[in-house]
Amino acid sequence: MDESTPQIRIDTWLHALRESGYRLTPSLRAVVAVVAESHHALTPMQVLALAQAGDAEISRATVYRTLEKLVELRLVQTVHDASDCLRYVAGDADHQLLVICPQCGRSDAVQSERLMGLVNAIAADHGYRLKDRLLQIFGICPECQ
Amino acid sequence: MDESTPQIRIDTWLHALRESGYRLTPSLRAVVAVVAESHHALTPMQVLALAQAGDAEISRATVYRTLEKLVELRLVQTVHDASDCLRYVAGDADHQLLVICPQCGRSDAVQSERLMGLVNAIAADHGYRLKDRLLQIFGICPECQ
DNA sequence: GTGATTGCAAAGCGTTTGCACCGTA
DNA sequence: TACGGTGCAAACGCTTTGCAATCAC
Repeated sequence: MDESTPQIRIDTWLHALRESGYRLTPSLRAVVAVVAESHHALTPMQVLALAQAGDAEISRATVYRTLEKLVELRLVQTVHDASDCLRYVAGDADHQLLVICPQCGRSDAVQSERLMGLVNAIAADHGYRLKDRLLQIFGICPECQ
Repeated sequence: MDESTPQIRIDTWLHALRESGYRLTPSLRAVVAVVAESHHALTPMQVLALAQAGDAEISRATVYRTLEKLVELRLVQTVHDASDCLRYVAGDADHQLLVICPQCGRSDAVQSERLMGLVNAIAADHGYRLKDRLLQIFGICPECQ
């Protein structure tokens, strides 16, 4: 997350969106303002509520479609609740980095003291009391290459 | 992921489940067999299909309920597709570790060359061609403590 | 025997889609 | 003016739930 002021970030995002050929509509601006200014991970429904609270007239569908654009441009990233699950695989998330092949679904769980130590240190540095980890990387496995 | 044989892992899991007071029903055994033997991240529906293919008579609801138990006992962990999203937050997932407070939703994006280097090295060691990263840790933030 | 577990089917809920209208460029 | 974007509402699909029947212990 960069350290620019909210307004500068908003302008940067709008500029990037226009550069990519998107039209700067009021709905889009509203979503950008909400997400760019927030220091919180927001659900689409929360974005909708905040945008509407800020006077904007906007629909659910547009929120989803706009968030998609922001992700596409890498201005925004998605956060995954540890409790939310799409797939299940043997292993204990608290002590492993999971390497997953998005093509075939194969997964390898990797134990790495160094990695865990590093992650713990980062959390401590920022004053967070660590609860859960979600360390997963996605790559094409040897067989699918 | 431990290196034991499938059968031993199945027995270990069943033992742990019984220890926790769960009854070892045919449906539960079927789910355990499928997930413990697989080296793939499976969706609940895939688990269902595989269990049914293996002769078991089992319903969707039971698959969900059984997977919950396995996660609770930390025998299984959930995998999150990079494309699936619950919340959105400013930042670029490819270069950051996200620290999130599950209580208030606050998030801090951390850049760490060492962490990224370590992750890249691990992927390479295992023969994976890295595509996406999902490095997120959850901890109570200073203000919520 | 008895209380946990299951199957079924309905309900739930966030997300996606189709389409006519609107507004940016 | 043209066509990308929007709102609405219906459709969708995975997940959850209620309840009676079942079965592990």
